[in-house]
Amino acid sequence: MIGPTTNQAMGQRPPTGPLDGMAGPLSRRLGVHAPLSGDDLAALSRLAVRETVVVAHTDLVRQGEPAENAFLVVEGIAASYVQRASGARQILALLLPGDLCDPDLAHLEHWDHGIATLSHCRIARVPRAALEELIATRPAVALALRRTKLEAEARSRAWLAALGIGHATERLLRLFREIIDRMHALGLADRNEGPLPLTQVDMAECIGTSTVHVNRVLQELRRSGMVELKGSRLRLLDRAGLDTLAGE
Amino acid sequence: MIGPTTNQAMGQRPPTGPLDGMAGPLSRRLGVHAPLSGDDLAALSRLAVRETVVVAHTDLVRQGEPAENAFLVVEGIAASYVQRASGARQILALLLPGDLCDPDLAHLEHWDHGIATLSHCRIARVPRAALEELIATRPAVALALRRTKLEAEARSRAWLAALGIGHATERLLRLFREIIDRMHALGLADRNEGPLPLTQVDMAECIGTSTVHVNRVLQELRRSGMVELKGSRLRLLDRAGLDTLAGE
DNA sequence: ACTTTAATTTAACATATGTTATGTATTTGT
DNA sequence: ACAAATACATAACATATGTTAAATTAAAGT
Repeated sequence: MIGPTTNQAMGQRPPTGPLDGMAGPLSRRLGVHAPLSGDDLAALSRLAVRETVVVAHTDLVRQGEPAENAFLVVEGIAASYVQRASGARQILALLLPGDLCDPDLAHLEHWDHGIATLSHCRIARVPRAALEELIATRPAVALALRRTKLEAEARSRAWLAALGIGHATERLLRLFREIIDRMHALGLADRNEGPLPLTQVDMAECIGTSTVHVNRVLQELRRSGMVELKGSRLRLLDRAGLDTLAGE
Repeated sequence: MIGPTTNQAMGQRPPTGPLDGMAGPLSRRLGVHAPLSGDDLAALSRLAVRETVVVAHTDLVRQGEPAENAFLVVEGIAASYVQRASGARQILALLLPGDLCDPDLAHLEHWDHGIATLSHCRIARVPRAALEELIATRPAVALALRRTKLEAEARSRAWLAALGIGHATERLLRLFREIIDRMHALGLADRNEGPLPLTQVDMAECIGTSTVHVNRVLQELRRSGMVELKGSRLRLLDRAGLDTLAGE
């Protein structure tokens, strides 16, 4: 590893030009759910502004703050989370490239959850007004956004069920599978191998256990030849076995 | 307890006339979130059809079935849930009187979760077409529905976080508090006392533990004078202590 | 009223996971 | 290249929760 930046976590993309990639992940993602016209795409490309680089484990919005604008993950992995006064955190959902942190929140006076980067990220802002205008004037975009949201809700249900039903091993495997699968769908990972720029603390906060236990489970998964994880690169070595262990 | 029917679980309502209460809970609920005109209310009252009485623990929709119409809980408590092949269940959310099981599901080909009654219920059907027409033609109703959904999503986040972070005692207390508070908001319970027509199996599936453990925790809560629970009637005896134990 | 079924309670024991602590590897910054 | 900070690994022990099973109580159906 040689480069001066730490982007290896997120993989292959070289330093980018001024506008490259800003609207890319968003329109690529939305385009999956509804056919978008050239005008739609152009409007989307103007939506995200003020792209910045944010280091890992930085809050974008803290719980309790007023809701102002939405965030778009251009590169890296971010997450929404809930935090208790005790300091304990639970991650609610992962935000991957092209994901918009919940845009429907306009009606809440204050955020009941926070948004933070997990890895190094490139983050763009999406002004609420612009987003709502786009929804009002471009039906195809509105439809794509709705379907994207339905997908996120389905993931959220599965996430909640796994927390309630499964053991830590199952939950960790589900987490790995979700990240690889979603990254693969974005063209950012192979089918069974990809970047995993999370710390074990992050994983623990995803699956609702302690760091120590994440490590324990991970060692066992390595020993049994289920996964390989070195330097934020993950390989799933036995997909069939994984799907069995992780439940349907 | 004398009456021939077992409706005491849900409390005070005597046998009802033909249309009484059908639209009641729905419009009462929606009216909290946006001002509704007389026309709005009239349209809402025509929305729910085919009201039926359903005994406890009956599936309304099973996972994997095609999505046809939405359900409105008129009386009683229902729930959405996920079920594994192993038989293990996790309840995702409670549906109380006036709650509509997620109406946005029209776009999913198949339900990724089921809906079942927990207590005896009165359930009405809501045809998707009618619902969508109402949303398209009545902005106030559409707004109220959106806000109601935002509220449900916030509850879902809190539910997920509790599963990941809290111990069983905390989760059970949160469950009790949620039911009493929501019932109270509907005028169906006092501030600290109300119906709790769930079995301990239901509670276990809500908070993600075993039945035996629910019973253990419940006994301890009774011994410490935190709650009283007899014959599906719940009293919270120490609200301040509860709020401490349950976390913010 | 009676029978059957479902729900609750409790015990004894097995196990998954939490906690605290300490040492080692990796990164990161300079 | 070095120092400082993070992240990872592992151990020993405490505890919350799962499991199985059996006895008791309450509810539902006829």
